[in-house]
Amino acid sequence: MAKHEPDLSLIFHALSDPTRRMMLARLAQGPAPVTELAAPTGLRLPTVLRHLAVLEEAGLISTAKDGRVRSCVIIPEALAPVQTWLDAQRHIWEVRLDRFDDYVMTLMKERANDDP
Amino acid sequence: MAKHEPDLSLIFHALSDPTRRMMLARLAQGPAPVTELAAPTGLRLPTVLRHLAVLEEAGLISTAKDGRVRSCVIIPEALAPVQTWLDAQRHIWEVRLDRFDDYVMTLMKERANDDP
DNA sequence: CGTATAGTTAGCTGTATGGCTAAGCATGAG
DNA sequence: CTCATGCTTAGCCATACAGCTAACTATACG
Repeated sequence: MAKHEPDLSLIFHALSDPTRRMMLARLAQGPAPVTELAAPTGLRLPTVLRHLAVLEEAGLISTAKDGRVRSCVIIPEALAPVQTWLDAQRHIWEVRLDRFDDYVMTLMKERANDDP
Repeated sequence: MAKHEPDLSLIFHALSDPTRRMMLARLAQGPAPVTELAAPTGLRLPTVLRHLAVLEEAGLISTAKDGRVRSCVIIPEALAPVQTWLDAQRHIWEVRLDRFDDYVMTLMKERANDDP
């Protein structure tokens, strides 16, 4: 029940594995049972289940059991924190670029004063 | 010289550590020597150096030694693959939403036909 | 009921990760 | 030259990770 709060470390770690990204890509097209997710990976079921657990702990997917089949669904909002972090990084970087512009401007002004 | 090709796994892994994200955030504001990056972390230098190595292998930063000081710089373009991946994910998801819309429409039409 | 199907759990293995200390090397200041 | 500074290398340790097999549970189906 506990809706894991978005933890960037968990999310990034979950995304750092090709197998998990593959699964996510598959799930982005619609829900799927565990076996279907396992098939293209060539991995054994227990391994796949652990990958799914990582994705679920990161809040990227949600799973529910219906009969003997566990169906997995992607949670698209879970990627929002990543986008937010990216935007923030970019923002800081742009500010830095602005500062650099200012710095260049200052240099030019000084040079203009030094050498009128 | 070898410009590491952007490997999502390496990048995501590099970003999955809070310490490394902290360093990146600091570097986003401008270049810094190793010791300055180490200070706020409370970690020992060798540890910090390994974090830097991870960031550098992921292509997120570049370092160069000037005298006895190694200066670290962020490489903002390195985050582009992440943004691209995010966009792609979102795109697939939106297509899926569209399909879902279609599905609902189909349902409604069928229902309309079943129960005129 | 009996059996095939779909997960699940337990537990093993080798490698990677993140932290440390200790000792080494190179450079700038005096 | 000498020494402090700033990084570097080597190597140790504990934990986490990704993979596996083997054995178990639980639900459908005939």
